Amino acid sequence: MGRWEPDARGRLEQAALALYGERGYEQTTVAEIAARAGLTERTFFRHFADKREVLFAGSGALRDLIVSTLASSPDSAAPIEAVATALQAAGAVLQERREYAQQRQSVIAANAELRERELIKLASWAAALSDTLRRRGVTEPAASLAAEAGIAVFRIAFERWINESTGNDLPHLIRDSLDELKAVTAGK
Amino acid sequence: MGRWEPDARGRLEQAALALYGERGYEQTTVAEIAARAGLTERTFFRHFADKREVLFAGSGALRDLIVSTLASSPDSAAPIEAVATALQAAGAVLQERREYAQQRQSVIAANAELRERELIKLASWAAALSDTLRRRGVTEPAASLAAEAGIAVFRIAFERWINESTGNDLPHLIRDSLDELKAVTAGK
DNA sequence: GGCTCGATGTCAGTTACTGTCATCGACCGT
DNA sequence: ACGGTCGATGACAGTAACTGACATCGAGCC
Repeated sequence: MGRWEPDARGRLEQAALALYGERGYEQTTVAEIAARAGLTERTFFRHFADKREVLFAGSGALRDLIVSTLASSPDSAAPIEAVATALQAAGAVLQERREYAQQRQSVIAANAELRERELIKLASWAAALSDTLRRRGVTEPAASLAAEAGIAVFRIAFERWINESTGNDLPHLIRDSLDELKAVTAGK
Repeated sequence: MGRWEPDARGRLEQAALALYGERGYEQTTVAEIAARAGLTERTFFRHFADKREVLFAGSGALRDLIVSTLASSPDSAAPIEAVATALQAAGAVLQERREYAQQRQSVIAANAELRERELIKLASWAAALSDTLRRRGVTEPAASLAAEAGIAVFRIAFERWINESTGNDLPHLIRDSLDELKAVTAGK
């Protein structure tokens, strides 16, 4: 693999996921990732801000999808419903790559620093959702609460989706979790 | 300040908060913190796992308070109500140190790494709440959802408490946020 | 065929963090 | 009072993440 092979960024992502899975995140050096991708350490840091970010490259695109889905939802929909629908759109994308998602999640779950990064990515989704709701006329604190509650629903649905062997549909699990949240907050 | 002055840990915490506030988190080195506390860099890392953790020493005690409050709540209380009450107990403690909380929060808000650490601390609160609920007979996913929803409520109430100059009572703001969440999830 | 420009390589430097061993000083028993 | 023990600290070397500065390559363009 020479200096000018295509898709350097993609090669780095693949190499990182493979090495993190084989020997663990902490036991992998950035130099090793770069070497497997046929590049140097310095080039790794030109593509990714730090050693963790290489696992979260797709997060921005999913956030954009969520925001545009929410932005195009009917005005008549209640905020929490619109948020859930937007998150289901992201869920549908993940559904198409379940094996990859599981491999990636097992790496993340094994390391606290990676879990931190995942949390801040989800927090940025919540902030984007809240912004979009506010642009649609939802006032605070309802906008933030709907966004945060939606992310909580997504988080729990995602966890079930990853751990269950039954292969339930992630969008369906999101729907079910929202219904559960409604039951929990309604007082039983 | 000699080698055996008392409360080395507390001195490190004070020095770190002061320096992070004066010149920013990234512009402060651990060696500088240790020097201000009359200690060495190596000793800093014996008291705190990393450069961020020095700001989160109190998190564990608050988590314990939340858990014990939840564990001693009446069985008749609905899970989300018991969770909110437990978080109000933490809120009452913070209320007593509003100025310190504001200073600390302004440092955290200014740096992404510190925000990550804060998110994982809140996630550990959620996990502890969920565990405690399950021990009291609440089944999944209701336990996780009540815990995560409670943390979302706390997060938003805390943010308002920090930013509002009116000095509203944090426990009250938590109560109000919970009511708002109920309204949001009930469909308006 | 030379030029330009973005992507990569090279190299030196800083700093967070760790392992190891030496040292200090409070406490304890005699 | 004296020596021994032990936890807390210091000293020092080392690894690896991350950055800045400058050189180099190769694709496209005129």
